[in-house]
Amino acid sequence: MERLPRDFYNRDTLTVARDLLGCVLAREYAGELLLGRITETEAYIGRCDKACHAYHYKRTRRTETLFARPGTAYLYLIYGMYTCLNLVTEPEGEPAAVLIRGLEPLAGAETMARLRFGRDLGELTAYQRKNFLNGPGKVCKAMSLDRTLDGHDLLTPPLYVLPRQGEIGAIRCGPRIGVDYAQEAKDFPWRFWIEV
DNA sequence: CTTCAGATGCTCT
DNA sequence: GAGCATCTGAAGA
Repeated sequence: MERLPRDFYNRDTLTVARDLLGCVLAREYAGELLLGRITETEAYIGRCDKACHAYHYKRTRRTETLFARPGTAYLYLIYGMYTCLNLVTEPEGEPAAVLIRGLEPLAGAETMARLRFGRDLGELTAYQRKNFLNGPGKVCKAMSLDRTLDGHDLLTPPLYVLPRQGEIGAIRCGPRIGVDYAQEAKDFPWRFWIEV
C-alpha cells in the first residue's frame, strides 16, 4: 500500500486533520509492523493560534521542527514523561501540525500491549482495553515513539501513514483538550474524531 | 461513572 | 522557577 504523499500534508491544516481520520499510522518496530487507524486529531496553526507552540511564528529550538517541510514528524515531551506525535502540515515555513490523539489498533496489538502495560493483551482489564489508544501519550507509548523521531520524514520508514481504506462514519468536531491557557483559541473547534 | 493528586523533566524567561 | 497539547490509580457516588 502506498504511503500518503507529501502533497497530502501540504494543505490547509484543518483539512488535513479531517482527512487523516480513518488513515492508518504505520510504525516499524523491531521487525514488526504496528498499525493503527487514526480516530482522533487536533489542528495547531502557528499563524493565528495561541495554543500552538509556534504561535505567531515563534521560533525556538523545540518549535524548529514545526517550520519544516510538510510530512515531517514533530515529537515533543509533555509533562515530563509523555511524548506527543504531530504531523507537520502546510508549506515549509508555515508552522502548523496535526496532533494524533487516538488510534484503533489494526495490527501488532500484542506488541503494543507489551509496550504500554508490560503485559500481554489477554491480561489487560476491560478498562485498559477500552482505553487502549485514546490519548496522544498512549499512542506514543504503544508505538515506542519518542523524540529521537522528531524531524523524521513521514514518507520513509520506520514511521509513515497509509491512505484511508473504505468508508468512515460522520466526522465530529469540538474544542481541543488541555489548552485552557490559550485565551480565545481555547474554544476553536479544531479537534476532530470519528466513532470507533 | 466521577474527581483528584501526584509523577516527572524539558523548555523558555 | 514556572508551566506544560498527559496518564494512572485510588477513592467516592
